[in-house]
Amino acid sequence: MAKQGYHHGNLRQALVTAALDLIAARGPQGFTLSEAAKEAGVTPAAVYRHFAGREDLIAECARQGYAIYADLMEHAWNGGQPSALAAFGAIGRAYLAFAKKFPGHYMAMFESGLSPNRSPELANGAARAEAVVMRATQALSAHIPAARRPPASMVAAHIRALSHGVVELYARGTPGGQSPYSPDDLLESGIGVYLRGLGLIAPD
Amino acid sequence: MAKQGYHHGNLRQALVTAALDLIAARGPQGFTLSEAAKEAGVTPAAVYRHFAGREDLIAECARQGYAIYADLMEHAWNGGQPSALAAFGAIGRAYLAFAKKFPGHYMAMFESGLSPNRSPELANGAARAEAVVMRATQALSAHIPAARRPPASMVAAHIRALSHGVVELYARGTPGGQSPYSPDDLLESGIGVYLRGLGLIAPD
DNA sequence: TGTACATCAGTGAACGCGCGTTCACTGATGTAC
DNA sequence: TGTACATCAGTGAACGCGCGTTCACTGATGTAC
Repeated sequence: MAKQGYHHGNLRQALVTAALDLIAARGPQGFTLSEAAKEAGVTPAAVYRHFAGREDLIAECARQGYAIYADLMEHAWNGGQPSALAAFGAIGRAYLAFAKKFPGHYMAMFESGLSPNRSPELANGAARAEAVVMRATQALSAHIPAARRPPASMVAAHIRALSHGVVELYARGTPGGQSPYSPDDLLESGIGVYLRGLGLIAPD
Repeated sequence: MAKQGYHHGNLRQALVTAALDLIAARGPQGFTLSEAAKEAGVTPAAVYRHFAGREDLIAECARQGYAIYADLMEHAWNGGQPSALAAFGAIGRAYLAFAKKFPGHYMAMFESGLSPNRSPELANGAARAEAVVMRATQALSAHIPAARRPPASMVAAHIRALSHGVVELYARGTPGGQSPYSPDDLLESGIGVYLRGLGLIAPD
Protein backbone atom coordinates (compact mmCIF):
# COMPACT_ATOMS: atom_id res chain seq x y z
CA MET A 1 0.00 0.00 0.00
CA ALA A 2 2.94 2.29 -0.62
CA LYS A 3 1.32 4.56 -3.13
CA GLN A 4 -1.97 5.59 -1.56
CA GLY A 5 -3.36 8.27 -3.82
CA TYR A 6 -6.07 10.78 -3.25
CA HIS A 7 -8.87 8.62 -1.95
CA HIS A 8 -8.71 5.11 -3.08
CA GLY A 9 -5.11 4.91 -4.07
CA ASN A 10 -5.14 2.95 -7.27
CA LEU A 11 -8.74 2.74 -8.30
CA ARG A 12 -8.00 2.41 -11.98
CA GLN A 13 -6.14 -0.85 -11.56
CA ALA A 14 -8.51 -2.02 -8.84
CA LEU A 15 -11.35 -1.66 -11.33
CA VAL A 16 -9.44 -3.60 -13.96
CA THR A 17 -8.76 -6.37 -11.47
CA ALA A 18 -12.39 -6.49 -10.39
CA ALA A 19 -13.50 -6.54 -14.01
CA LEU A 20 -11.12 -9.38 -14.80
CA ASP A 21 -12.51 -11.43 -11.92
CA LEU A 22 -16.06 -10.81 -13.07
CA ILE A 23 -15.29 -11.56 -16.69
CA ALA A 24 -13.63 -14.81 -15.68
CA ALA A 25 -16.63 -15.72 -13.57
CA ARG A 26 -19.47 -14.63 -15.82
CA GLY A 27 -18.04 -14.05 -19.25
CA PRO A 28 -17.54 -10.74 -21.04
CA GLN A 29 -21.27 -10.34 -21.66
CA GLY A 30 -22.28 -11.09 -18.10
CA PHE A 31 -19.88 -8.56 -16.69
CA THR A 32 -21.36 -5.28 -15.49
CA LEU A 33 -19.69 -2.00 -14.79
CA SER A 34 -21.75 -1.45 -11.67
CA GLU A 35 -20.67 -4.74 -10.16
CA ALA A 36 -17.04 -4.08 -10.91
CA ALA A 37 -17.38 -0.72 -9.15
CA LYS A 38 -19.03 -2.33 -6.15
CA GLU A 39 -16.31 -4.96 -5.96
CA ALA A 40 -13.72 -2.19 -5.92
CA GLY A 41 -15.64 -0.56 -3.08
CA VAL A 42 -16.71 2.43 -5.10
CA THR A 43 -19.77 4.05 -6.68
CA PRO A 44 -20.47 3.21 -10.34
CA ALA A 45 -20.06 6.88 -11.20
CA ALA A 46 -16.46 6.79 -9.97
CA VAL A 47 -15.56 4.51 -12.84
CA TYR A 48 -16.02 7.42 -15.23
CA ARG A 49 -13.05 9.23 -13.69
CA HIS A 50 -10.83 6.53 -15.18
CA PHE A 51 -12.65 5.03 -18.14
CA ALA A 52 -14.87 6.33 -20.88
CA GLY A 53 -17.41 3.63 -20.09
CA ARG A 54 -18.06 -0.04 -19.86
CA GLU A 55 -16.44 -0.99 -23.16
CA ASP A 56 -13.36 1.04 -22.41
CA LEU A 57 -12.86 -0.91 -19.20
CA ILE A 58 -13.07 -4.22 -21.06
CA ALA A 59 -10.65 -2.89 -23.65
CA GLU A 60 -8.13 -2.08 -20.94
CA CYS A 61 -8.45 -5.62 -19.62
CA ALA A 62 -7.72 -6.91 -23.10
CA ARG A 63 -4.80 -4.52 -23.52
CA GLN A 64 -3.12 -5.72 -20.35
CA GLY A 65 -3.88 -9.26 -21.44
CA TYR A 66 -2.08 -8.86 -24.75
CA ALA A 67 0.95 -7.48 -22.94
CA ILE A 68 1.14 -10.44 -20.56
CA TYR A 69 0.42 -12.85 -23.37
CA ALA A 70 3.15 -11.48 -25.59
CA ASP A 71 5.64 -11.58 -22.73
CA LEU A 72 4.81 -15.17 -21.88
CA MET A 73 5.08 -16.21 -25.50
CA GLU A 74 8.34 -14.37 -25.94
CA HIS A 75 9.75 -16.02 -22.85
CA ALA A 76 8.53 -19.47 -23.87
CA TRP A 77 10.02 -19.12 -27.33
CA ASN A 78 13.31 -18.06 -25.82
CA GLY A 79 14.88 -17.23 -29.15
CA GLY A 80 14.22 -20.74 -30.41
CA GLN A 81 16.58 -22.35 -27.93
CA PRO A 82 17.54 -25.07 -27.35
CA SER A 83 15.86 -26.07 -30.61
CA ALA A 84 13.07 -24.61 -32.66
CA LEU A 85 11.05 -27.74 -32.07
CA ALA A 86 11.46 -27.71 -28.30
CA ALA A 87 10.78 -24.00 -28.12
CA PHE A 88 7.66 -24.44 -30.19
CA GLY A 89 6.38 -27.00 -27.76
CA ALA A 90 7.02 -24.54 -24.97
CA ILE A 91 4.90 -21.98 -26.81
CA GLY A 92 1.98 -24.37 -26.95
CA ARG A 93 2.23 -25.04 -23.24
CA ALA A 94 2.54 -21.34 -22.54
CA TYR A 95 -0.63 -20.64 -24.49
CA LEU A 96 -2.59 -23.05 -22.37
CA ALA A 97 -0.97 -21.81 -19.18
CA PHE A 98 -1.96 -18.26 -20.06
CA ALA A 99 -5.57 -19.23 -20.70
CA LYS A 100 -5.68 -21.05 -17.39
CA LYS A 101 -3.90 -18.53 -15.24
CA PHE A 102 -5.45 -15.41 -16.77
CA PRO A 103 -8.96 -16.44 -17.77
CA GLY A 104 -10.31 -12.92 -17.45
CA HIS A 105 -7.65 -11.56 -19.77
CA TYR A 106 -8.11 -14.44 -22.16
CA MET A 107 -11.86 -13.87 -22.38
CA ALA A 108 -11.51 -10.12 -22.73
CA MET A 109 -9.07 -10.69 -25.59
CA PHE A 110 -10.71 -13.52 -27.48
CA GLU A 111 -14.31 -13.81 -26.39
CA SER A 112 -15.48 -10.28 -25.76
CA GLY A 113 -16.06 -9.61 -29.43
CA LEU A 114 -14.32 -6.26 -29.32
CA SER A 115 -12.04 -5.42 -32.17
CA PRO A 116 -8.29 -5.10 -31.59
CA ASN A 117 -8.51 -2.15 -33.95
CA ARG A 118 -10.55 -0.28 -31.39
CA SER A 119 -7.50 1.66 -30.29
CA PRO A 120 -3.88 1.83 -31.41
CA GLU A 121 -2.60 0.51 -28.08
CA LEU A 122 -4.85 -2.50 -28.32
CA ALA A 123 -3.88 -3.13 -31.92
CA ASN A 124 -0.20 -2.85 -31.06
CA GLY A 125 -0.51 -5.29 -28.19
CA ALA A 126 -2.33 -7.79 -30.35
CA ALA A 127 0.15 -7.39 -33.18
CA ARG A 128 3.15 -7.88 -30.90
CA ALA A 129 1.66 -11.07 -29.46
CA GLU A 130 0.89 -12.36 -32.91
CA ALA A 131 4.36 -11.54 -34.13
CA VAL A 132 5.97 -13.80 -31.54
CA VAL A 133 3.94 -16.81 -32.62
CA MET A 134 4.56 -15.97 -36.24
CA ARG A 135 8.31 -15.76 -35.77
CA ALA A 136 8.33 -19.08 -33.96
CA THR A 137 6.35 -20.71 -36.72
CA GLN A 138 8.67 -19.35 -39.38
CA ALA A 139 11.73 -20.63 -37.56
CA LEU A 140 10.09 -23.99 -37.27
CA SER A 141 9.03 -24.00 -40.89
CA ALA A 142 12.63 -23.66 -41.96
CA HIS A 143 13.15 -27.24 -40.85
CA ILE A 144 10.43 -28.59 -43.07
CA PRO A 145 11.46 -30.08 -46.41
CA ALA A 146 10.89 -27.10 -48.69
CA ALA A 147 8.92 -29.02 -51.27
CA ARG A 148 6.08 -29.86 -48.93
CA ARG A 149 6.22 -26.85 -46.67
CA PRO A 150 2.92 -25.12 -46.01
CA PRO A 151 3.05 -21.35 -45.54
CA ALA A 152 4.13 -20.42 -42.04
CA SER A 153 1.02 -18.31 -41.54
CA MET A 154 -1.10 -21.36 -42.21
CA VAL A 155 0.79 -23.44 -39.72
CA ALA A 156 0.41 -20.66 -37.18
CA ALA A 157 -3.33 -20.57 -37.81
CA HIS A 158 -3.60 -24.33 -37.33
CA ILE A 159 -1.78 -24.18 -34.03
CA ARG A 160 -3.81 -21.20 -32.90
CA ALA A 161 -7.05 -22.96 -33.78
CA LEU A 162 -6.10 -26.19 -32.06
CA SER A 163 -4.98 -24.35 -28.95
CA HIS A 164 -8.06 -22.17 -28.81
CA GLY A 165 -10.33 -25.15 -29.38
CA VAL A 166 -8.72 -27.09 -26.55
CA VAL A 167 -9.13 -24.13 -24.24
CA GLU A 168 -12.76 -23.54 -25.13
CA LEU A 169 -13.91 -27.12 -25.14
CA TYR A 170 -11.76 -28.84 -22.58
CA ALA A 171 -10.10 -26.32 -20.31
CA ARG A 172 -13.25 -24.56 -19.15
CA GLY A 173 -15.63 -25.90 -16.59
CA THR A 174 -17.76 -26.82 -19.58
CA PRO A 175 -20.36 -29.15 -18.17
CA GLY A 176 -20.83 -32.18 -20.34
CA GLY A 177 -18.75 -32.70 -23.44
CA GLN A 178 -15.78 -33.47 -21.27
CA SER A 179 -12.97 -35.74 -22.17
CA PRO A 180 -10.94 -38.18 -20.10
CA TYR A 181 -7.77 -36.27 -21.01
CA SER A 182 -6.40 -33.15 -19.45
CA PRO A 183 -6.23 -30.08 -21.65
CA ASP A 184 -2.45 -30.15 -21.35
CA ASP A 185 -2.25 -33.73 -22.59
CA LEU A 186 -4.67 -33.00 -25.38
CA LEU A 187 -2.77 -30.02 -26.66
CA GLU A 188 0.64 -31.64 -26.25
CA SER A 189 -0.42 -34.79 -28.06
CA GLY A 190 -2.37 -32.90 -30.69
CA ILE A 191 0.56 -30.67 -31.53
CA GLY A 192 2.78 -33.73 -31.51
CA VAL A 193 0.70 -35.51 -34.12
CA TYR A 194 0.48 -32.34 -36.17
CA LEU A 195 4.24 -31.76 -36.14
CA ARG A 196 4.78 -35.38 -37.13
CA GLY A 197 2.45 -34.71 -40.04
CA LEU A 198 4.69 -31.83 -41.04
CA GLY A 199 7.69 -34.13 -41.04
CA LEU A 200 9.28 -32.35 -38.11
CA ILE A 201 9.23 -35.37 -35.83
CA ALA A 202 10.36 -38.81 -36.85
CA PRO A 203 7.34 -40.93 -37.83
CA ASP A 204 8.15 -43.29 -35.01
CA MET B 1 -49.51 -21.68 -43.93
CA ALA B 2 -51.43 -24.92 -43.96
CA LYS B 3 -51.63 -25.49 -40.26
CA GLN B 4 -52.87 -22.21 -38.85
CA GLY B 5 -53.61 -22.88 -35.21
CA TYR B 6 -55.57 -20.91 -32.70
CA HIS B 7 -54.15 -17.49 -33.11
CA HIS B 8 -50.66 -17.45 -34.37
CA GLY B 9 -50.44 -20.88 -35.87
CA ASN B 10 -47.07 -22.12 -34.86
CA LEU B 11 -45.80 -19.68 -32.32
CA ARG B 12 -43.56 -22.15 -30.56
CA GLN B 13 -41.42 -22.73 -33.61
CA ALA B 14 -41.64 -19.09 -34.63
CA LEU B 15 -40.13 -18.17 -31.28
CA VAL B 16 -37.35 -20.70 -31.71
CA THR B 17 -36.58 -19.30 -35.15
CA ALA B 18 -36.57 -15.73 -33.86
CA ALA B 19 -34.34 -16.75 -30.96
CA LEU B 20 -31.91 -18.47 -33.33
CA ASP B 21 -31.67 -15.34 -35.45
CA LEU B 22 -31.02 -13.20 -32.42
CA ILE B 23 -28.47 -15.57 -30.94
CA ALA B 24 -26.64 -15.67 -34.25
CA ALA B 25 -26.64 -11.88 -34.39
CA ARG B 26 -25.87 -11.01 -30.79
CA GLY B 27 -24.63 -14.15 -29.12
CA PRO B 28 -26.39 -16.25 -26.51
CA GLN B 29 -25.83 -13.63 -23.80
CA GLY B 30 -27.08 -10.74 -25.88
CA PHE B 31 -30.27 -12.52 -26.78
CA THR B 32 -33.41 -11.43 -24.96
CA LEU B 33 -36.73 -13.13 -24.59
CA SER B 34 -38.63 -9.91 -25.13
CA GLU B 35 -36.95 -9.24 -28.43
CA ALA B 36 -37.59 -12.75 -29.64
CA ALA B 37 -41.26 -12.30 -28.77
CA LYS B 38 -41.41 -9.01 -30.61
CA GLU B 39 -39.77 -10.51 -33.66
CA ALA B 40 -42.39 -13.23 -33.65
CA GLY B 41 -45.06 -10.52 -33.49
CA VAL B 42 -46.21 -11.37 -30.03
CA THR B 43 -46.20 -10.09 -26.46
CA PRO B 44 -43.37 -11.29 -24.19
CA ALA B 45 -45.92 -12.91 -21.91
CA ALA B 46 -47.07 -15.17 -24.75
CA VAL B 47 -43.71 -16.91 -24.64
CA TYR B 48 -44.69 -18.46 -21.34
CA ARG B 49 -47.44 -20.47 -23.00
CA HIS B 50 -44.73 -22.47 -24.75
CA PHE B 51 -41.59 -22.23 -22.67
CA ALA B 52 -40.79 -22.18 -18.98
CA GLY B 53 -38.68 -19.09 -19.51
CA ARG B 54 -35.71 -17.61 -21.25
CA GLU B 55 -33.31 -20.49 -20.57
CA ASP B 56 -35.84 -23.03 -21.68
CA LEU B 57 -36.11 -21.32 -25.04
CA ILE B 58 -32.35 -21.39 -25.51
CA ALA B 59 -32.32 -25.04 -24.52
CA GLU B 60 -34.87 -25.82 -27.21
CA CYS B 61 -32.66 -24.06 -29.76
CA ALA B 62 -29.76 -26.22 -28.66
CA ARG B 63 -31.88 -29.36 -28.74
CA GLN B 64 -32.93 -28.77 -32.34
CA GLY B 65 -29.32 -27.96 -33.12
CA TYR B 66 -28.04 -31.26 -31.81
CA ALA B 67 -30.61 -33.08 -33.90
CA ILE B 68 -29.58 -31.31 -37.10
CA TYR B 69 -25.92 -31.66 -36.23
CA ALA B 70 -26.19 -35.39 -35.60
CA ASP B 71 -28.09 -35.88 -38.86
CA LEU B 72 -25.52 -33.94 -40.86
CA MET B 73 -22.67 -35.85 -39.29
CA GLU B 74 -24.38 -39.16 -39.84
CA HIS B 75 -24.98 -38.28 -43.47
CA ALA B 76 -21.43 -37.07 -43.97
CA TRP B 77 -19.99 -40.20 -42.46
CA ASN B 78 -22.18 -42.33 -44.69
CA GLY B 79 -21.22 -45.57 -43.03
CA GLY B 80 -17.57 -44.90 -43.71
CA GLN B 81 -17.99 -45.13 -47.48
CA PRO B 82 -16.24 -45.01 -49.84
CA SER B 83 -13.35 -45.16 -47.38
CA ALA B 84 -12.98 -44.32 -43.72
CA LEU B 85 -10.48 -41.66 -44.67
CA ALA B 86 -12.66 -39.97 -47.24
CA ALA B 87 -15.70 -40.15 -44.98
CA PHE B 88 -13.72 -38.62 -42.18
CA GLY B 89 -12.80 -35.69 -44.35
CA ALA B 90 -16.47 -35.27 -45.16
CA ILE B 91 -17.22 -35.10 -41.44
CA GLY B 92 -14.77 -32.27 -41.00
CA ARG B 93 -16.33 -30.33 -43.83
CA ALA B 94 -19.79 -31.05 -42.47
CA TYR B 95 -18.80 -29.64 -39.08
CA LEU B 96 -17.75 -26.38 -40.62
CA ALA B 97 -20.79 -26.28 -42.87
CA PHE B 98 -23.04 -26.75 -39.87
CA ALA B 99 -21.37 -23.91 -37.96
CA LYS B 100 -21.74 -21.66 -40.97
CA LYS B 101 -25.26 -22.54 -41.98
CA PHE B 102 -26.70 -22.79 -38.48
CA PRO B 103 -24.80 -20.23 -36.43
CA GLY B 104 -27.67 -19.76 -33.98
CA HIS B 105 -27.85 -23.46 -33.29
CA TYR B 106 -24.10 -23.71 -33.03
CA MET B 107 -23.90 -20.90 -30.51
CA ALA B 108 -26.81 -22.21 -28.47
CA MET B 109 -25.08 -25.60 -28.34
CA PHE B 110 -21.47 -24.64 -27.74
CA GLU B 111 -21.35 -21.05 -26.57
CA SER B 112 -24.42 -20.55 -24.41
CA GLY B 113 -22.83 -22.18 -21.40
CA LEU B 114 -25.87 -24.28 -20.67
CA SER B 115 -25.26 -27.86 -19.68
CA PRO B 116 -26.38 -30.67 -21.97
CA ASN B 117 -27.42 -32.43 -18.77
CA ARG B 118 -30.10 -29.82 -18.26
CA SER B 119 -32.72 -32.15 -19.61
CA PRO B 120 -32.77 -35.76 -20.83
CA GLU B 121 -33.75 -34.72 -24.37
CA LEU B 122 -30.84 -32.34 -24.57
CA ALA B 123 -28.43 -34.91 -23.17
CA ASN B 124 -29.69 -37.51 -25.65
CA GLY B 125 -29.27 -35.18 -28.57
CA ALA B 126 -25.75 -34.29 -27.54
CA ALA B 127 -24.85 -37.91 -26.93
CA ARG B 128 -26.15 -39.01 -30.32
CA ALA B 129 -24.16 -36.33 -32.08
CA GLU B 130 -21.06 -37.24 -30.17
CA ALA B 131 -21.55 -40.92 -30.91
CA VAL B 132 -21.38 -40.32 -34.66
CA VAL B 133 -18.04 -38.60 -34.47
CA MET B 134 -16.77 -41.21 -32.06
CA ARG B 135 -17.75 -44.05 -34.35
CA ALA B 136 -16.07 -42.38 -37.28
CA THR B 137 -12.91 -41.87 -35.30
CA GLN B 138 -12.86 -45.48 -34.21
CA ALA B 139 -13.29 -46.73 -37.75
CA LEU B 140 -10.46 -44.48 -38.81
CA SER B 141 -8.27 -45.56 -35.93
CA ALA B 142 -8.49 -49.13 -37.08
CA HIS B 143 -6.27 -48.17 -40.00
CA ILE B 144 -3.51 -46.84 -37.81
CA PRO B 145 -0.60 -49.15 -37.06
CA ALA B 146 -1.67 -50.55 -33.70
CA ALA B 147 1.62 -49.91 -31.97
CA ARG B 148 1.44 -46.15 -32.36
CA ARG B 149 -2.30 -45.71 -32.25
CA PRO B 150 -3.60 -43.06 -29.89
CA PRO B 151 -6.96 -43.76 -28.24
CA ALA B 152 -9.84 -42.97 -30.57
CA SER B 153 -11.37 -40.64 -28.01
CA MET B 154 -8.20 -38.60 -28.01
CA VAL B 155 -8.18 -38.32 -31.78
CA ALA B 156 -11.83 -37.29 -31.66
CA ALA B 157 -10.99 -34.60 -29.12
CA HIS B 158 -8.16 -33.27 -31.30
CA ILE B 159 -10.41 -33.03 -34.31
CA ARG B 160 -13.18 -31.43 -32.28
CA ALA B 161 -10.77 -28.88 -30.87
CA LEU B 162 -9.24 -28.00 -34.22
CA SER B 163 -12.66 -27.66 -35.82
CA HIS B 164 -14.06 -25.56 -33.02
CA GLY B 165 -10.98 -23.36 -32.98
CA VAL B 166 -11.22 -22.72 -36.70
CA VAL B 167 -14.88 -21.80 -36.34
CA GLU B 168 -14.34 -19.46 -33.42
CA LEU B 169 -11.24 -17.74 -34.69
CA TYR B 170 -11.60 -17.71 -38.44
CA ALA B 171 -15.17 -18.44 -39.45
CA ARG B 172 -16.79 -15.65 -37.45
CA GLY B 173 -16.80 -12.03 -38.43
CA THR B 174 -14.05 -11.69 -35.86
CA PRO B 175 -12.56 -8.32 -36.59
CA GLY B 176 -8.79 -8.44 -36.53
CA GLY B 177 -6.93 -11.70 -36.02
CA GLN B 178 -7.96 -12.75 -39.49
CA SER B 179 -6.01 -14.98 -41.73
CA PRO B 180 -5.49 -14.98 -45.48
CA TYR B 181 -6.98 -18.47 -45.65
CA SER B 182 -10.62 -19.45 -45.74
CA PRO B 183 -11.92 -21.44 -42.79
CA ASP B 184 -12.58 -24.34 -45.15
CA ASP B 185 -9.01 -24.38 -46.39
CA LEU B 186 -7.66 -24.05 -42.87
CA LEU B 187 -9.67 -26.97 -41.54
CA GLU B 188 -9.06 -29.14 -44.58
CA SER B 189 -5.32 -28.57 -44.53
CA GLY B 190 -5.10 -28.81 -40.75
CA ILE B 191 -6.86 -32.14 -40.66
CA GLY B 192 -4.70 -33.25 -43.57
CA VAL B 193 -1.49 -32.56 -41.72
CA TYR B 194 -2.90 -34.18 -38.61
CA LEU B 195 -3.92 -37.37 -40.41
CA ARG B 196 -0.51 -37.53 -42.04
CA GLY B 197 0.90 -37.35 -38.53
CA LEU B 198 -1.20 -40.33 -37.61
CA GLY B 199 0.25 -42.28 -40.52
CA LEU B 200 -3.07 -42.38 -42.32
CA ILE B 201 -1.89 -40.46 -45.33
CA ALA B 202 1.30 -41.15 -47.17
CA PRO B 203 4.05 -38.77 -45.99
CA ASP B 204 4.24 -37.39 -49.49
C1' DT C 1 -77.62 -26.66 -38.83
C1' DG C 2 -77.64 -23.92 -34.78
C1' DT C 3 -76.68 -22.89 -30.14
C1' DA C 4 -74.31 -23.12 -25.57
C1' DC C 5 -70.36 -23.98 -23.52
C1' DA C 6 -65.37 -25.16 -22.47
C1' DT C 7 -60.75 -24.45 -23.73
C1' DC C 8 -56.69 -21.99 -23.86
C1' DA C 9 -53.39 -18.94 -26.90
C1' DG C 10 -52.27 -14.49 -26.62
C1' DT C 11 -53.08 -9.59 -24.39
C1' DG C 12 -51.95 -5.63 -21.74
C1' DA C 13 -50.76 -3.72 -17.64
C1' DA C 14 -47.95 -4.04 -13.91
C1' DC C 15 -44.01 -5.56 -10.80
C1' DG C 16 -39.32 -5.04 -9.05
C1' DC C 17 -34.83 -4.96 -10.66
C1' DG C 18 -30.30 -3.69 -12.23
C1' DC C 19 -28.27 -1.60 -15.90
C1' DG C 20 -25.09 2.43 -18.01
C1' DT C 21 -24.69 7.06 -17.73
C1' DT C 22 -25.25 12.25 -16.13
C1' DC C 23 -24.66 15.78 -12.92
C1' DA C 24 -24.06 19.00 -9.25
C1' DC C 25 -21.75 18.31 -5.10
C1' DT C 26 -18.13 17.63 -1.34
C1' DG C 27 -14.30 17.03 0.91
C1' DA C 28 -9.56 15.09 1.15
C1' DT C 29 -5.20 16.11 -0.89
C1' DG C 30 -1.51 18.92 -2.91
C1' DT C 31 0.45 23.52 -3.63
C1' DA C 32 1.58 28.55 -3.41
C1' DC C 33 2.71 32.02 -0.60
C1' DT D 1 5.17 26.66 10.01
C1' DG D 2 0.65 28.19 8.88
C1' DT D 3 -2.98 29.67 5.97
C1' DA D 4 -5.71 30.24 1.61
C1' DC D 5 -6.71 28.33 -2.36
C1' DA D 6 -7.05 25.11 -6.45
C1' DT D 7 -7.55 20.52 -7.85
C1' DC D 8 -10.07 16.61 -8.77
C1' DA D 9 -11.30 11.63 -7.04
C1' DG D 10 -15.25 9.85 -5.48
C1' DT D 11 -20.39 10.59 -3.82
C1' DG D 12 -25.27 10.21 -4.01
C1' DA D 13 -29.28 11.02 -6.26
C1' DA D 14 -31.51 10.80 -10.38
C1' DC D 15 -32.59 9.61 -15.37
C1' DG D 16 -34.64 6.59 -18.83
C1' DC D 17 -34.46 2.04 -20.29
C1' DG D 18 -35.29 -2.77 -21.14
C1' DC D 19 -35.20 -6.85 -18.84
C1' DG D 20 -37.78 -11.46 -17.13
C1' DT D 21 -41.76 -12.69 -15.09
C1' DT D 22 -46.82 -12.53 -13.00
C1' DC D 23 -51.58 -12.10 -13.47
C1' DA D 24 -56.35 -11.37 -14.40
C1' DC D 25 -58.45 -10.89 -18.67
C1' DT D 26 -60.52 -11.69 -23.45
C1' DG D 27 -61.89 -13.49 -27.36
C1' DA D 28 -61.13 -16.80 -31.22
C1' DT D 29 -61.44 -21.66 -31.77
C1' DG D 30 -63.11 -26.38 -31.09
C1' DT D 31 -66.72 -29.41 -29.29
C1' DA D 32 -71.13 -31.36 -27.40
C1' DC D 33 -75.65 -31.56 -27.95
